[in-house]
Amino acid sequence: MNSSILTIGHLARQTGTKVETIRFYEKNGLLPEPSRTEGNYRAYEPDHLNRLSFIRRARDLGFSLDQIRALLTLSDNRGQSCAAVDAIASEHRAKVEKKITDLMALKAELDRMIDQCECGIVDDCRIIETLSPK
Amino acid sequence: MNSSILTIGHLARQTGTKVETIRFYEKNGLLPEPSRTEGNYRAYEPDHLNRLSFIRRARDLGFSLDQIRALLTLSDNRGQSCAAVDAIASEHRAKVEKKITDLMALKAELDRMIDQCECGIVDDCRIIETLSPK
DNA sequence: TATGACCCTATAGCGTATACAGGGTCATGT
DNA sequence: ACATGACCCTGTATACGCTATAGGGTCATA
Repeated sequence: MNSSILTIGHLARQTGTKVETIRFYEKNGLLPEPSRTEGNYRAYEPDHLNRLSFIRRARDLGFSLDQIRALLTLSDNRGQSCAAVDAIASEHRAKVEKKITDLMALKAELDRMIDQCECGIVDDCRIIETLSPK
Repeated sequence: MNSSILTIGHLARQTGTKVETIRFYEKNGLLPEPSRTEGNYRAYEPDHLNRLSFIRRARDLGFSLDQIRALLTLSDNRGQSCAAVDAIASEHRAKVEKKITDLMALKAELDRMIDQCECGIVDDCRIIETLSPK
C-alpha cells in the first residue's frame, strides 16, 4: 500500500479519536468522504487530518456537531464577516455559563440535603425525606 | 369512569411530567404498573403519585434513573441503615462538583478565545484560528 | 502460507426522554 | 342517538455523540 496516504487508523492515532468516531463524522457530514484504495480502504489526505483536528478541538470546547458544521463552513469561506463565528461561540459560552449557574444551585441543594443526614436508619433519613412528598 | 381514580393525565398535571414520560418510567421499572380500568386505562392510586413526585424531585436534583431506582428501594426499606442513601447522594454531589470545575475551565478557554475576536473577516478570526491546527 | 493487525459494512446500544402514527374510550352537547 | 373533541392505548422512531459488536475482507510480516 502507498505509504504516503493516511489510513483511518493514522488519523485516529494522530487526533486521539476512535476509528468508529471518524466514520461517524463522515456519515454525519462533518468529514468529506475520502477516496478509496483498491482494497476499499479510506485514503485520507492532510486536509482531512486538519479538518478532523478542528472538529476535535471544537468538541473539546463543548461545541455541538451542528455548531461545528457551521464553524467549518464559515472557516471555508474566509472572506466573510466573522460575526457569525462570534455569534456561535458566544451563544455556546452563554449556555456554558447557564449550566454552571444551574449546577451551583444544584450543588447547594445537595449540600443542604446531605449535611442534614445523620446516617441512622432510612426512616429518619433527611435525604429520603427531602425527596419524599410532604 | 370512577372519579376517585387517577388517570395518567392527572398524574402528569400534578407532577409537571409528560404523559409519555410516565409511561417511560413504568416501562423502565421506576413506577409499578397500575391496575387498569375496563377501557384499559391506567388507574393510579395516591401511592403512585407519591412515587412519581419522588422521582421528579430526584431528577430535578440530577440523580440518574439508576440512582433513583436504588433510592426508591432504600426508601421502601425504612429500617435499614441510611449509609447507602448517603453514599449515592455524596457520589452524585462529587460528580456535580467535578462538572462545575470542568465547565469553569471550559468557560475560561471560551472567554480567552472570544475576547480576542475583533470581528473582522473570517480570515483573521481568532476563534477559527484557535480551532485550526497550527 | 499463516498469522495478526488493520480495514470494511451494517446494526444495535447507551440515557432520558419526546414525538408521532393509528387507533380506542370517554364525557359532553345537541 | 349520535357527533365532537379530549383523553387514553400501543408501538415505533427520533434526538445527541458516540461506542460496541458481528461477520467479513485486506495487508504486511514471519
